[in-house]
Amino acid sequence: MVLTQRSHVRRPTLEDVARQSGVSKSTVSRVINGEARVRAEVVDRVRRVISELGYVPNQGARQLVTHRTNAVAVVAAQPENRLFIDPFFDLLLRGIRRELALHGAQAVLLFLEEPDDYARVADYLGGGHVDGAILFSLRPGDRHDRLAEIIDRLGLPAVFGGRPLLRDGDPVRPGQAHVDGDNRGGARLAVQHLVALGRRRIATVTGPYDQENSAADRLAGYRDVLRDTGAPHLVERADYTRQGGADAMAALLDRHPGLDAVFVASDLMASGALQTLRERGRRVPEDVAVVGFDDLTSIAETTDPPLTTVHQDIEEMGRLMARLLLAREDTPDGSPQRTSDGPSDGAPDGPSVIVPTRLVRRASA
Amino acid sequence: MVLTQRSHVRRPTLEDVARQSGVSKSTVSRVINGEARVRAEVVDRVRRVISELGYVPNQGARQLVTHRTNAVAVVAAQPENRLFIDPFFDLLLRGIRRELALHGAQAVLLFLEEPDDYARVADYLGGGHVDGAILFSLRPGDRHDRLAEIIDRLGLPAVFGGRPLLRDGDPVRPGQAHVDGDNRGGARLAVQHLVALGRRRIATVTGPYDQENSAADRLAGYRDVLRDTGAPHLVERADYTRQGGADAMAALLDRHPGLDAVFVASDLMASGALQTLRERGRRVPEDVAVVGFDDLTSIAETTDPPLTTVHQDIEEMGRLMARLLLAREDTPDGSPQRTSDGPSDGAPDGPSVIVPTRLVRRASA
DNA sequence: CTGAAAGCGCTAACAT
DNA sequence: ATGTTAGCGCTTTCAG
Repeated sequence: MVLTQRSHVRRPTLEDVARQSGVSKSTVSRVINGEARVRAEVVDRVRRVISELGYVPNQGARQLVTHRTNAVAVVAAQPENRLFIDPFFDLLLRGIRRELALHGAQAVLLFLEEPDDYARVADYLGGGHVDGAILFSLRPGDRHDRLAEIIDRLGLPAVFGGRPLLRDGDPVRPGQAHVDGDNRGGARLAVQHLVALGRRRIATVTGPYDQENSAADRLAGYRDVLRDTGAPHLVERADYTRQGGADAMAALLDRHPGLDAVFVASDLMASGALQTLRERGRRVPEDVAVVGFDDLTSIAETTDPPLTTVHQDIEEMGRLMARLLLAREDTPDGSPQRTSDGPSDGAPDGPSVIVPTRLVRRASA
Repeated sequence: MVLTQRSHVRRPTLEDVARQSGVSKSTVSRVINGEARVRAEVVDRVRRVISELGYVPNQGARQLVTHRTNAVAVVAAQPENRLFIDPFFDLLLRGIRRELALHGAQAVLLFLEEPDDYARVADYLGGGHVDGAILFSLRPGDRHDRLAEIIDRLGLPAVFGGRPLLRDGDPVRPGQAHVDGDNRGGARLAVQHLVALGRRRIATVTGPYDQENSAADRLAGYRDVLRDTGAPHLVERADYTRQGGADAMAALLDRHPGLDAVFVASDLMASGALQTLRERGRRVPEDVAVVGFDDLTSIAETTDPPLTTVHQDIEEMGRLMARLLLAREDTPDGSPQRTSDGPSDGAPDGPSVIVPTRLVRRASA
């Protein structure tokens, strides 16, 4: 049996290229980094040698001196299976990737799933692999992990997705950038529409508002509008799943048989609610008008009837997060850099962007 | 207005830790890397200083000397929106991540979407950011990109997902590792089950078998079984979508009203086929028995009737890919390291694993 | 068990 | 326009 040859394939270095093309390392470095002050003829020669040798710059060496990597981490806490199957996340990520690509930066995606992952990801972020990080779905406790410590102490530029949900005892970190959809404003849009339709008994199915910011904000938007009308508040809490939406709708119908409209805080839950309504013999929108939230077309366009819902430009949210991060990289001390003010939320201080929403009318309301 | 202070937050270095703890850099390095030959007392002191200072090793510097990063890239070509919403990919990735985590390696996910992405990802892979790569969904043309060149020339350990689909003129690269599900064997299982049920006119709805290996292999499995029975081959090609499955089923019914069973090459298509069957008044399984492929429980358990289908252990496939890669990293010259032989496919040479399948009986056949 | 010194591959002054 | 030099932060002989 032949012994495995363990010789590492020696990769060509700057020095190899320099020797081969008869110039100095500096010159090669210059052509690689596109500096002007090199003769065209030399540029050609060096380029040729580079491709002959299959030379690729060692980013570790480069980072060591420039302190840059041109890579940005996108970190997502992945609660069970959910995140990946989520079209929302798909779009968000696409926006982030595209915007980063525009600036020549590579997005690298990391997942947080098991407890051990936190330390490893923290070391990764702290190890200089990336110039900054965009973080999602971090539950309150998450931020107190090594992760938050690393980001804070190392001054790693970071942007958070979603409004930070603070609880008692949480340190307020005012410089923290974040971007979020206008959940509260969007909910208002939805409920105002229902009011304008002449509906008087408007219920709502919410997400888990003690865990999710988005759920709390959407509920707040519902209350904003109804507070003024003096209408009763008919709220049922669910869990952002289809089945949860169906069950909540059933509970609502039992408690308030006379309701004539419902704002359901996500399209997925709304599709469940629609099913319950159908089973109970309620016509939509004649008997009960329904408005969803998210505008996931794969759902909203295929329900029966098609769903009127609140749209957010998710890809744009992603782009914004990337832009915010890029801006932060230039001011790593986290000095104030307010980009825009949220139209509605009482958000914590710090550079932040709230992305507006709009209502998409289909047939359900 | 206060001027933005652009001072980079100076990160503590090995040297800082050494000075603070009154030992040499070597010693600090030793405690970090868990070497035995350091006094316990010193270890403690150094550890304390490390956490006080919030020191995190610079991986760039480390990589420069060790040639290791403890990171593995997972590269996925993302054709339009599809991949991300795919539960299959979700599971696969989970397997990869978990196996890598077991070995202390960080999985970093990169996407290939637009043409420009290839060069950037190639530079990333070639730049020493990772110890190896696991690549998916690369269509034939993809492999001839910079990407394949980088991997080949730099001898970057790599494992491919799915059997490489070679076309005329493609260079054969025998050393290439790959792992795939046993598509052909699984299809055989499905069709044999139908035969055992006493069905005589067994049709099939296939995936795009001129583009997808999996589709071609599943069709081959169907033919394998039917060749022996002398039964007619009733095949209709579709595109792995639900609607495609529904349409193909309709076409099949038009052409062969007497068919009494159908093997549909994916659960998603099968759910479409089931709908067509229902609309046409065919009872399942009494009139037409249906078998799917994939065993995506979110689909197979919720169809009416629940779907009998071919199961693959997707997470295990992911783990296998990771293990194969880890094995390759020790033999970067790509020397033969056959781990297992495919039970059925005429796969190209190289270390490869074909993951077995099994039939899951529910109600549709 | 610990320290000194060399060097990984690159960029950034500083010369020329 | 190009070359020389000095590190960046780490691991790794080699001494002691």
